[in-house]
Amino acid sequence: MPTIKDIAEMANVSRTTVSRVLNNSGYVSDEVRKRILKIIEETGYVPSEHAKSLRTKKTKAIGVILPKISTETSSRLVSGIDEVLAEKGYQILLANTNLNKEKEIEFINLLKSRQVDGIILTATNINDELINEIKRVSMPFVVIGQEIPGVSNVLYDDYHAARAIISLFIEKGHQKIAFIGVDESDRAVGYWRKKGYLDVMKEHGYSVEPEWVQKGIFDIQSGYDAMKRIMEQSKIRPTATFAVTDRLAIGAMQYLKEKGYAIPADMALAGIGASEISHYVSPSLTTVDYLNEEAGKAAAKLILDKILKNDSSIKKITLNYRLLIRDSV
Amino acid sequence: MPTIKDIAEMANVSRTTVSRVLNNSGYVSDEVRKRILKIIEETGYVPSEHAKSLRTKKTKAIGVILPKISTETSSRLVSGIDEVLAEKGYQILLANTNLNKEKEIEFINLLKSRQVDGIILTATNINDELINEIKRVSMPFVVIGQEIPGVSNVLYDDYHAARAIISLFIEKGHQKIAFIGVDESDRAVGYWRKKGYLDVMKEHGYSVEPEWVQKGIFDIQSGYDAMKRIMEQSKIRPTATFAVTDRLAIGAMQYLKEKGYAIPADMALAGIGASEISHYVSPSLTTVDYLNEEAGKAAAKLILDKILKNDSSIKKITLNYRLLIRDSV
DNA sequence: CTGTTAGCGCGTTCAT
DNA sequence: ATGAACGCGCTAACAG
Repeated sequence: MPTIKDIAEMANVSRTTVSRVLNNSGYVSDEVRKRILKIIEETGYVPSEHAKSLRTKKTKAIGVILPKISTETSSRLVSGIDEVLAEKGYQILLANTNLNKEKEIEFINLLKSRQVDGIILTATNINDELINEIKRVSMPFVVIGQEIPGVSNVLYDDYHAARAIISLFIEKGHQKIAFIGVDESDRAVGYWRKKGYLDVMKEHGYSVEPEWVQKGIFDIQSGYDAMKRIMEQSKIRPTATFAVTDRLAIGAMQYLKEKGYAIPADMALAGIGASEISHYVSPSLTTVDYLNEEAGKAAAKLILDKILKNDSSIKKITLNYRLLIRDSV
Repeated sequence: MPTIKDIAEMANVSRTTVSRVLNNSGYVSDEVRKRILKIIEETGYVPSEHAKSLRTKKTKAIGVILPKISTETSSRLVSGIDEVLAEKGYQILLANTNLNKEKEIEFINLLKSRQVDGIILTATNINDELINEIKRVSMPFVVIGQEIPGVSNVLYDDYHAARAIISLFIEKGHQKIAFIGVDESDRAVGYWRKKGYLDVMKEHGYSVEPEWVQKGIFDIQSGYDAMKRIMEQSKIRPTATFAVTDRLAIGAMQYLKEKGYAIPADMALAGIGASEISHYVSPSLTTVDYLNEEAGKAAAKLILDKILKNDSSIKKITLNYRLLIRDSV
């Protein structure tokens, strides 16, 4: 790999001059410029970003920490982030925690050591250690999906989305509504979506049997298992079920179809996420579209504002959602 | 951000000593080590990877160029790559071409300027410019999905996978088989999968009507459109259709269901990709699982071998596939 | 066991 | 219009 020094020597000029044509700064005669450009072309010389970063303190790279790479949510998010970032010549440095909470902190430091210009974290939980770490890094930081104090957040409206679904069920005449959730350490998905469910039920004066409230993890199988428990254990059988993610809902649907229950006649069903698959199962699944790409774009814009405009304000952006009413209700 | 110099001053030692405790190299008294570590802890100091890279010529980062971020194939691939890379402390620097061929070359240079230790490219086409560019970069390079001469490749067995599907159709008694493909500039998906189809048809002496061979792009809608053309234009109506991707097949399925055709009675259907959705449509779609995660892992291992073991050999790895026979045939 | 020195590749004054 | 000299933060001989 040639360096600026090599190019300078080959062109019989100083490194400074080469640097000038590289950055279009200062004066340099046309003749010399042509000569230098030609040599750069021939050698395939590319200036080292590291050396540059060392001087300029800028890397044009943004660290993106994800809980899981291969999910639709993540890939849409990254796609949105990349779209906005690429426009300004920024790149993504990826970090995948695989749902391991300690890794979130580890990666924040790793990205810091790589001198990224900013970090976007898709959080799955909130804990003090994490909050402290974020405060310590003192660099542009945006959190997606969880409301963490002291930093800019891009949030989904989990509470109201959940309320919207339960309200829809009630509109359709349901009163006995079951719930498949996840652990509440995930405030957004676990806590707020559940609260939306419970609040609406309470406001309407509908009781919630303990067997109706089940918990799974983030996969299809656990949705299946949860629905099985609901159907087998409930003394009063519910007529509708709200699963906090599409995957859980799809799993629940599998169980119901397998056992010969009609959807939505015997059991109405809804999820959240607007996964592609939700569209193509039969019956098609009622769900909420969180517009992940928009979230990614919003986060990227936020971080670019912080970097480019030196905007250090703390913003909370709550995104819109779209209720997609389909055949499962 | 404190530097090694700051830490050294605070600890009343030289930068070298700090560097030693940082890298566990050379001797340093326990007392001094403790003192330094304490200060590092307190200040939240993290050494700059850029400065380090500048010296060591290593970045522990691998550039990954993708044609599109938010597809199942990509995310599985990245997931597999990351799994292997993370184990060795390497990170992914992401570059998304959005199917823009010129960007492939642009990104190769960009990644080069970032001094990544290697590049993994998921190629969608083969052209001389690209081949030349890859040869020029002279750094560990692995291409996934297309057979590019002169570099290590991880390949899917497109030809035989296509053959397997057509053979399956024929086994089930089909003789009039249609085809939905993509442009042949994509050698792997466009050319080889088509060749597999044509060859098997020819070997069995079955004719292929021109209307049976349609072309789409990579989305569901174009699968729908292609199937529409097949059904509306064919003088002799086929009884089975092979679409080169699941998305095309799903689109085709949509059309058939909409028009009231029974699957597989009126028309059998198969795709390639083993997308999650293929499992949950009804009828479930027969498809080929390309084990993208394995491909990602294989590519990552190849590149790590090149980097860590200085292995400069050119390898071609052709992956296995699994035929998933489901209800659509 | 610890410090001094040099240099990685680049951008940036400041001279000329 | 061009170059010399310096320093970004770090590691790696080499001395002691």
